[in-house]
Amino acid sequence: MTIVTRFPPSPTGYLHIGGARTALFNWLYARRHGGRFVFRIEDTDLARSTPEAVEAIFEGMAWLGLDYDDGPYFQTRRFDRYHEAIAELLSVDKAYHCYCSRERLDDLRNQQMARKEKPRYDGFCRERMGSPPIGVMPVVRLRTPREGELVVADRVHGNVIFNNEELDDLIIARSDGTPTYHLTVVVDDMDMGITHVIRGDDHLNNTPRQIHIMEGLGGVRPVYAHVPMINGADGKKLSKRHGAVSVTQYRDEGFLPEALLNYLARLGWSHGDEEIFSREELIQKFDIEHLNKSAASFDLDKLLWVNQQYLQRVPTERLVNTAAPFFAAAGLHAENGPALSALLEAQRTRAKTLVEIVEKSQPFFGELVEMDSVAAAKHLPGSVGAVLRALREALATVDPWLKELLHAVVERVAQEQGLKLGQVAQPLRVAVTGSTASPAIDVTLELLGKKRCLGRLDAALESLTGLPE
RNA sequence: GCUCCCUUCGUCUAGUGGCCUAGGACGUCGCCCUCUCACGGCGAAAACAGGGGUUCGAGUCCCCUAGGGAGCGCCA
Repeated sequence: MTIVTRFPPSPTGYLHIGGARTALFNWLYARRHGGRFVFRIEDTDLARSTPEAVEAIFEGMAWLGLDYDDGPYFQTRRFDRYHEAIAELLSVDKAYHCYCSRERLDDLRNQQMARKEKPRYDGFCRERMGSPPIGVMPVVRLRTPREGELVVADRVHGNVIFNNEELDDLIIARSDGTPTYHLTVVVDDMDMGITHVIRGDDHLNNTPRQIHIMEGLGGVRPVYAHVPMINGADGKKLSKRHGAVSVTQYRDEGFLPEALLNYLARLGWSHGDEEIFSREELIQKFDIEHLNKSAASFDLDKLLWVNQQYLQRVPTERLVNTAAPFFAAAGLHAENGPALSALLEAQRTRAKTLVEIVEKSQPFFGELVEMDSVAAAKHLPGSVGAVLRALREALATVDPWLKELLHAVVERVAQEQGLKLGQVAQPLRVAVTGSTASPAIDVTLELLGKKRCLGRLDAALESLTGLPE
């Protein structure tokens, strides 16, 4: 049997981090078993669905590299099929027309709440005989069994038992004839041959009702796996106030897609002690058995760490290609600075995101640097003039401008001045980059280039002039 | 309120009755490396929600309590 999974977002916003994770699990499962991954857009809520949101979801999926084999399907293009299913249910008496007014339904609900009962439809139209009220457009309700129980065999939660009396007769078609969510999902999953439904456990309570629809239609149940939700750091439902929740936001903040994927996979799933998984390893190792049952809190610190791991190990060429747009966006261009590949090689262990790499690379571009006044006060006192002058002089003769030679020069000057390497390197670093932190001094000098180094040294020397030694 | 789900270090998790004086990872702290910042290495503090059972033996099985979450829409 070919395994078929799906990802069915409703396009009411961006691709949410939680949605991305369920998409990932479904994608992984299909890939792992040589199955198919179906992409379906659930846009039946005309009021909230937008083309922009559809676009945003495509964008997020593409960035993450979650490709699909089938689709995208749009539910709004399948209304004929839904109407057919509704008619079928009606014809075999698994569904019926309900003429109850919204007012009656509201009253009913309020009364039940007042009595501390679970609000549900009382079945008023269930056995209605005779002619229907005139001028009322009815909804269609599913005729749910009133007794007995339904057990959902869930692959992560085990057997979950629901008493049918807890379920009421849900609406499957609105009074304007349009199908509702539960109906469309079931019809689609049947038509598209979905064998495994992996989704958030907020749907666990919906599952028995969907199974009833499915059985009314003569469908076979798929395997269900309800995965736990993702919460914010405070344990509450993940929302915007917790920071970025959309996938593209993480892209824009300088995360690598493989890092986000890796992090997301580890949220609710594990493979022993392993933390870092390539896409291929994930496909090879993902299984439903090791999905966790409890909700997880999103931890930005760990994501940052994972991203840093990827920043360190991604091939240089890919790092350059991915980082280039970030440099461009910051107005940093190769003609005013070092080659990106060399720069990135030096910075990749020093930052957790591409954005941070760019920030830290600022001093390598342009002629002048912004001098950190605290750093200058500490490392560029007047007394440092002699060292800087010696450095300036020695550096001027270096050719070719290579880090091996530069290292030798700095060391020699230190020795001549009777200073430790740090006492020379640090003032030099501040003079030339404006700050106390940068890659190794020889690498820093090489990346900066001779012209920039000498120019900045002169500027630093000049600012020292006049100060008492 | 009713129904369903969940509960191991601050966080992500390992654990499927003896291998658990509970392991790994992030974060935190300390040390080492070191020209700075990082990386890396070493080490420390830190958890089985509580209570009852079952069993020779329970983090692991059962029950109760507490806490958290979800569902109960002519939303998806």
